[in-house]
This record gives sequence, C-alpha cells and structure tokens, in this order.
Amino acid sequence: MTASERTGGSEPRGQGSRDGILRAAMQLFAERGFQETSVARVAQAAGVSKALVFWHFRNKEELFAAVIDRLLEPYILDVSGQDEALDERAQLNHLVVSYLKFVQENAASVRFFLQQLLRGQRTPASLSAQIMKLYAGYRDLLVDLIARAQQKRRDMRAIAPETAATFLMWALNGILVGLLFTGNGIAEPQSAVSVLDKWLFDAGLEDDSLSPSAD
Amino acid sequence: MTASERTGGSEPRGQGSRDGILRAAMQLFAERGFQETSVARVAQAAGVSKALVFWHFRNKEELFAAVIDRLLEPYILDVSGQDEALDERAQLNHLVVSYLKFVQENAASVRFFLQQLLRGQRTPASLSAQIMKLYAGYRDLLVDLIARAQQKRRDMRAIAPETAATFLMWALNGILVGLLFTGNGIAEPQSAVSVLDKWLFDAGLEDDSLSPSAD
DNA sequence: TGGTTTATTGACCGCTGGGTTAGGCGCTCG
DNA sequence: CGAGCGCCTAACCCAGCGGTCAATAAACCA
Repeated sequence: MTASERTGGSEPRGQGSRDGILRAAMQLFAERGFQETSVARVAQAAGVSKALVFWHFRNKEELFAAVIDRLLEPYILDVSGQDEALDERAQLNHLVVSYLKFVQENAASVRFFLQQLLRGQRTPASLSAQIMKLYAGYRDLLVDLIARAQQKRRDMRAIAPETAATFLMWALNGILVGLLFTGNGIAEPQSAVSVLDKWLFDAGLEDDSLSPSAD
Repeated sequence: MTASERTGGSEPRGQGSRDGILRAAMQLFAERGFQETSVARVAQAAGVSKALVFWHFRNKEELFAAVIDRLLEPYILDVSGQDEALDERAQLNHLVVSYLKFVQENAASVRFFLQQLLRGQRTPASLSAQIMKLYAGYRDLLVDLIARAQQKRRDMRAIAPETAATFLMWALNGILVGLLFTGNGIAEPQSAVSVLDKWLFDAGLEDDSLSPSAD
C-alpha cells in the first residue's frame, strides 16, 4: 500500500511523489504535531526515501509550511452562498450552521491550527495572521448582518451589533472547544443554533430543546 | 542564579533539589511543551546535573506527570468563598468573575493544559479526566445557582437551568480562547461579566459597555 | 545516439536526545 | 571508625534526528 500509485501513476512521476509526501505529512503533522513527526516517518508513510523528501522540500520547515498551506485551503469564507433573498435572521442562522458544520467536518485540522495558535510566539507569524484574518472576516460578516437585521426588525435584543457579534463569537468559540474536547461533538448542532437564534431574536420565549447533558 | 539556593538551603539537601528540578521543569514544559524541552535543559535551569534528574524521576514521562500534578494544584474549585448571604445573582457574577480572574492569572498553565487536551489520545487519560472533573464541577455549580435564582426571582430569562449553564459555559470557554489567543485578554473582564449578567437577568435592557473591538 | 535534466535512492555524517554507570562526597548509626 | 545510605556528578552509550551526497535510472531533447 505504498502511496505512490494513489492516482494510478498517471502523473509526470515528479509531482506524484511530491503530492504523496505532502499528504502523508499532512496527516502525520496534524495528528502528531511538528516536533513529534520525523521526516523519516513521513517518507515511510509516503512510500518514498527520506532523501526524496529533501529533494522536494529544502528542509523540514519548508515541508511544514507547505502542509499548512494545504490544510488552509478549505478555510475560505464561502460568502457566495449568502443568498440575498433570505432575510437576515435566516442568513445569520445559516452562518452559524456553516461554522458548526465546518468545524465538525474539519475537526482534525481545526484542532491542529488551534494547537499551533496556542503555541504563541513559537508559531510562524504568517499562520497566526492568516487565521486571524479569517476570524475577523467572519466576525465582520456577523456585525454587518446583525446591524442590518436590527434596522429591519423590531423583535431583536437591543444591543450594539459589535457587542452581539462579540458575544456570538464567544459562544461559537466555546462550542468549538467543546466539540474538540469531548471528541465527537454535541449531538445536535441544530440545538446550538436554536439557542443562539433565540438569544438574538426571541429574547423572552422559553425553549428547552438543548440537551442538558450536552457537554 | 542557580535555583538551588532558592529556599535558602535550609531543606534536607535532597528534597531541595527535587523541588528545584520540578520548578524548572514546570516553567520549561509550560512555555515550550514536552517534546521541545530536553531533560538536559531542565537540569541546567535547575542548576543540577542531568543524571540527578533521572535519580529523582525514573524517566522524562514521570517528571512530566509530576509537573502536571503541581500545575494542577491551584485548580481547586474554591466554593468556600461562596457566601451564603449573597443573593444568587451576586453569586453567579462572583463565579464568573472568579473564572475569568483565574484564567487571566494562570494563563500560562491554562494554555498548557488546553494544549495537552487538544492532543487527544496522546495525552495521559488521567489528566483529561481530572480537567473534565473540574469542568463538570464548575458547571454543576452554575446549574444549581441558576435553578435557585429562578425559584426566587421573576426577572430572569425563562430557560432551563441546564441550557443556560451550557450556554454560559460556551461563552466562558469562548472568552478563554479569546484571552489565550490575543495574548493579554480583554481590556475589561468586568464588561464580559456584565454582558453575561444582563443576558441572564435583564433580558430587555440596553447596554453597550462592551468595547466593540474586544476581540 | 548521446548528453542533459529530472527523480530517486542507499549510505553516510554530525549532533542531540533520553537514559546508564561507576564512582565520590558527606552524613548517620552500630 | 567504617559500612552503608542518600545525594550528586562526569563521562559514557546509542538510537534517532535533520540533512548531504554520489550514484543511478528514466525521460527528454538534440
């Protein structure tokens, strides 16, 4: 089960192996971290000699950077899906659902990036910057949507959009932490959405749809 | 500045060095992680030979476990401070403030434990268990307080205590993440408390005390 | 065809890591 | 006093690390 013929061997020989190395490295780095993963191990997992890894990538750090770039690929803010026809409440819900779905689907890499971020100064500044940009982008979207919703609707909490967005981000980050820790997440992501939705919109209504043992 | 005469050399020679090693290891593990910290470096920081480290601790893992035990010491839920005379709202606020204060004061070790937890299976199960227990204890306290408050007061959100507690924990965890990432925290922990307090108690009031750029 | 380039390898190197060992110093107790 | 024990060290061991290199096979181009 050498990874080299994953694509059927149809590639120009060179890029096939590079890709295999990258894939192996992606998985190993994500599940064991940078220090705990040796280049030899990556090479072995890719079914290739260690020297070849150093032929494709100048050194381990460069391989790591390439892996990060790859892992970041799915992290584009898909705003295109924001249907202008939907009302703001639906769009907000959609945004929250997207977030939760994304985190659940990419749990491994989210966990990985969180770990990197937690390492503080000793992590490449560019990575932190990239993630922070994503974060800020998402938050701006929230602020914008909440502000627009408040202009149109009267049944909302009277609260500055920035404050509401900050609060929402807290909740989302908290849920994220819960998801990552307790392994495989809250039973019903939908229940989280409904709590947040009700917080923003139906400040006074009662609702117990959230499972009490959700932690 | 060898750490050996930290206590003035009054200890029975043996435990003094053990303590010095433990302290040095504590700091180094917390700020650089397990893999990135060599035993030699710990020994050097403790002003002691590497062999002595292995005399006190069978191997690096055991040293690590001892460090974790030490780091966990301040993590006791101080419920004694819960003044029965205070009303539930004040107690809840106090609980939240304590949480935030604790996280801010112990940021280094909190970050460290979070990192450990994120490593999933490859982290000692006992550590996860200990932290989970603390987490559950805190949450139980919240549930209890909220339930008691709801029985006494009428100005609260109509929401199941478990749901409210879960939501609160989300927010707290989210704030924690924010604190740990953006380095040195939100400017005013008090503003976070007030937002959460208002959420629980004054569902309809307006308040903008939270700085918009709090992320 | 033969030379150049592109991929690939096994063997190697220097160094650092965790861990061991043999021995030394000072205290205590019979 | 000297045997034994607790504490401590310098020196060593060696597996595994990141990284290099000379050799070589295949692909490409003249």
